[in-house]
Parts: sequence; C-alpha cells; structure tokens
Amino acid sequence: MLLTLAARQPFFYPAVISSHGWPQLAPFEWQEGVEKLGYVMELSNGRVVRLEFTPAEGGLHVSAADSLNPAEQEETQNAARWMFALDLNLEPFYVIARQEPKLAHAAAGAYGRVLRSATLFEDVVKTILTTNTQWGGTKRMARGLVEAFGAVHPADPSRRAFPTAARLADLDEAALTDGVRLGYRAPYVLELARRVTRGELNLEVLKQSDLPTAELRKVLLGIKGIGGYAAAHVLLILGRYETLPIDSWGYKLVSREFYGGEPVTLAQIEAVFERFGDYRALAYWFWKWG
DNA sequence: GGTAGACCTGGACGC
DNA sequence: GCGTCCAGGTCTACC
Repeated sequence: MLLTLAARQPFFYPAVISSHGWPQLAPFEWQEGVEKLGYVMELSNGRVVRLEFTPAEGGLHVSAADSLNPAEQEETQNAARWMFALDLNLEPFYVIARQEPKLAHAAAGAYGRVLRSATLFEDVVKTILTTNTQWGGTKRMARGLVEAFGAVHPADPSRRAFPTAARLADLDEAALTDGVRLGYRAPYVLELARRVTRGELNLEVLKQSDLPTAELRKVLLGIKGIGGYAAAHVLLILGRYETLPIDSWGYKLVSREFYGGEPVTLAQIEAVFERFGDYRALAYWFWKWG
C-alpha cells in the first residue's frame, strides 16, 4: 500500500523529523541516509502494521508492506496526517518569525511542526519518560515498554507497536519497575493507563479540543507525573504554544543567550519570549541559540 | 504560594 | 568490582 498525502504548504519533511527526539523513541525507527521513518502501529481493530514515511512532492508518502482494507487505510491516513501535522497552519508564526533574525530560519525552512505519535496516550507516556532522566534513559524506557508489552507485528515478530492503555492497565507495578525499570514513574504510567482504560480520561478528544489552553493545561496537570514542563511539552504537541516547555537545559540556554550566564528564573525566561504571544513556545523551541 | 526533600536510574568517577 | 556522587522533573509535606 502506498498513500500520498498532501500537506498544507509550506511543508518540509526534515523539519518535522528534526523537531525533537521522537524519531529515536520506539516504535519509531529512523533510517539515516534514506530519510525514511518507520513506525509500528496497532490499529483500532487490533491489527499491527508497519508504516514507512518518506517525503513526497508537496507532502508525505505513507507505505506499508501489508495490504490494508479501506477502513484500515483511512485510519492509517488519519494517523499520518496527525503525526506530521499535515493540516497545520503556521503562517501566523512565520509572520512573527520573519521579523526576528533568530527565527528567520524557521520561516524560511518551514519549521514549526512537531512530530507526534499516533495516539496522545503514547505521547503523554513518552513525555513522562523524558522527565528527571537523561535522554538515554528515555530511549531505554520507551524501548523497554515496546519490547515487553507492545503488540507484535505478525510478519516480523522483532517489531512491536507501542502498548495500548488497556494492555498496560492490566499489569502490576512490578512489571514496570523490575521489568522495564521505569523507577518511580511506574505508578504514574500505570495510573494513567487505568484512567484511560476506565474512560475517566479521554486523551484522544484533546487533539481536537476547543478548551482554552489554560483549561487544557489543568487537565494535563491532573495526570500524575505531568508537571509544568511536561504539560507544556504535551501542549506543544497539541499545537498550543502559550506555555514554555523549559527543562534544565533550557534554563542554561536562556541564561547564556539573554542573561550573561547568570542564573535565571522561569519568570525571566517567560519575559524574554512574551513578545511572541500565542506562539512563544514555538519561538523558544526553534530559537537559533548561540 | 513557595520551598525542601524524596523519588529512581544510569553514568562518571575514585579507589 | 565496588561505593559514592550527580543529573534529571515531579510529588508531597510543610511553612
């Protein structure tokens, strides 16, 4: 199966790939040199497919070795549109970016789309895995979850999808601490999976939510393990850019760039980016540091 | 509302 | 090989 999906212009495939570290997290599989992003996805009917994303003229190619029926094709297509934010209109951001030398590259190179996973559940879990650990730890934990609990691709048992909330909800905590070594994050992931499975928290509706960003942020902060940084990161994924996802590295960058290396507070960082209004998180995320 | 300490892991380092 | 220290956000208890 090969689909060609048109993107709202401007669209630049490498800009999405390099938007953050997600291509390095299972079940993504980035193939350097051939510009190919693999992804194993469990469809709503339980079927596991392996997709490959490559750049196309004006958009994105989505290919699968598996043959898909029309409903499966539609689900795959919708997932790809979401993951690459093909319909996102970033022109208001580019208008701002063109006026700031440190952001001009973003407008010229169509930066601003942030790669997403197929489900918001997967992205929230991965965001929890980025907290209070180094990047190597995040990769290890994501890989561990996929290898231990992801649904197997039938034609290639070495490849698995990201585990669904329902699959994780059935586990006991020891499976996540002793098995995947999530550490103290294990109860957070477990509680999130159980809330989603019980229907107490519907993350997927947040993708299209009309809630004001402040309300959306409250919902995210209600998830154990999601604090200020993580909520802002999930909001960035959702296309809400009013809050800044500042981690400890971000403090260092802003300190060096704007405050002569002196220690800075979050309020000082927010003051720097306030002038970018509703697009301040994109301005921070794609700022040309140094 | 602000702050201190605990949480857990892997890596770096010294012995 | 072993022990110690540190980095990395969030939670909870406390003020």
